Amino acid sequence: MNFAQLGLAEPLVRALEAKGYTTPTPIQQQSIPTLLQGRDLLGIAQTGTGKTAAFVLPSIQRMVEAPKQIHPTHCRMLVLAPTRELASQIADSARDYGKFSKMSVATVFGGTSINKNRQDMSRGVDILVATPGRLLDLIEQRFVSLAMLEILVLDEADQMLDLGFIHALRKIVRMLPKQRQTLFFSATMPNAIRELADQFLKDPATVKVAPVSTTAERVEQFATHVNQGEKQALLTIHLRNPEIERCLVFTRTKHGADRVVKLLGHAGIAANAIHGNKSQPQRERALGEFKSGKVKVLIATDIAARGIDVSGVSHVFNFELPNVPEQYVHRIGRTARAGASGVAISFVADDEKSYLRDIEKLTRVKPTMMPLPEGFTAEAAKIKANRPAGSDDDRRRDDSGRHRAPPKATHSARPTGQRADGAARPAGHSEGRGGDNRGARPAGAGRPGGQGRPGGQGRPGGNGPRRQGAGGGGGGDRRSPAAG
DNA sequence: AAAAAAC
Repeated sequence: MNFAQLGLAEPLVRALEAKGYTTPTPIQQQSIPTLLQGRDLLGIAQTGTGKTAAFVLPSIQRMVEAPKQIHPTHCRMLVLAPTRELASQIADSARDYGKFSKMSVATVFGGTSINKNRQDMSRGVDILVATPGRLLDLIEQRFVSLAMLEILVLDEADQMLDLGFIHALRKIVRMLPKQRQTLFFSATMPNAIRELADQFLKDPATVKVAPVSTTAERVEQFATHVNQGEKQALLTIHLRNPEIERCLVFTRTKHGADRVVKLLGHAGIAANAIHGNKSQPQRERALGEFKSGKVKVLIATDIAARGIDVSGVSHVFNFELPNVPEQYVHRIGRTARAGASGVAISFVADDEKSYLRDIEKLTRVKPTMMPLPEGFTAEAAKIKANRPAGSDDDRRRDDSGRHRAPPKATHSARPTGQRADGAARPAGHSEGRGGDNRGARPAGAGRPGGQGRPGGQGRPGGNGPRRQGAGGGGGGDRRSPAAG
């Protein structure tokens, strides 16, 4: 099966080949023929499944096949995304895929010059990618009109709802022609999303790939119990692992992300933070340096949990666990992309143990418990000594903190390991899956110590996409009440 | 409860 067989025209196939794509992913196989017919689509899929190409390619083709004069400030296709980074990424892809089809693409979101947006839209474009707030702003100022729109795409619809975009969405949809094609993508399908889809879509085809929990199966997952105050020491040790190509470290709060950056800086480890309180230039710089490899550690809030598509993220650290278990799946889905392997390591403080249980319930994978690595006590003591009691940041910094002994004693504790024995992988990872594990095994993983044996792992087959609700296993979107 | 998003 190739892209031409799905019905895509030569300029699109050529653009795909230029990117090295020859085989459609499952969501592309299922969506492209349907969308080429002009049908509405309800897609249940997360990023990393090839979703963007699945809706951009057929949309471009339909626009090319039915050429229309574009009026100033108008667009033919609108893609709405929940974060600026995602909007930017989608626009880049659209430009790429449309480069031999003469597609014009504009992107608008907050934190950037509104005059530039106005200029970009002055003659109208084929494809507009936007976040809701800035788009509404531009519409109110008459710099954008949606009156001639042909195709609407809502990406990450469940996150849009979570973020309180519902009012803005309704407002935008009210301005659109009734006669249009509507595409709706969501990683999950809670009732609120289904109702919204019922209102926005007409007789949609439904496409479902990679239910939310399957990403978790491709990632080697580990967890360590550690005091909240000693997580920094643990992270510092892990980050000395030379096998880390690029890593994302997730924190629960924006302030927490900044604090980790600062503390790592004291330990001589370069890192950037990305979160919603950073200016747009700061956000772009952080992401740019991460992508280019200049800074290989990116500390992020859940702003980066979804959609951020950076190749070569070998490790994801949950410095703090998310309290919404689905968010964990999105986070660890930043690694093991495009068939690569990946490692996720969660730091679990006492008050986070219940979150871990919820996550295990959702993913049906129990992370392998790792003991604190060798050298941890020394590292924690060193950090504590350099940090006067009562201050948890750089409030005072005496010069005794400036020189630090080289970490000679800790090399044996590096979370590396050459996969000496192949043991201690979280069960449920079937061995036969290409065998392409890079041995990126974290500290202590080789000795699960008898405990931590994954329970409830006996899922037959292990790997194929699991149908929710089909096996009566209590999956689905039902959130079970906290046990105990 | 915190996250992102318009100035």
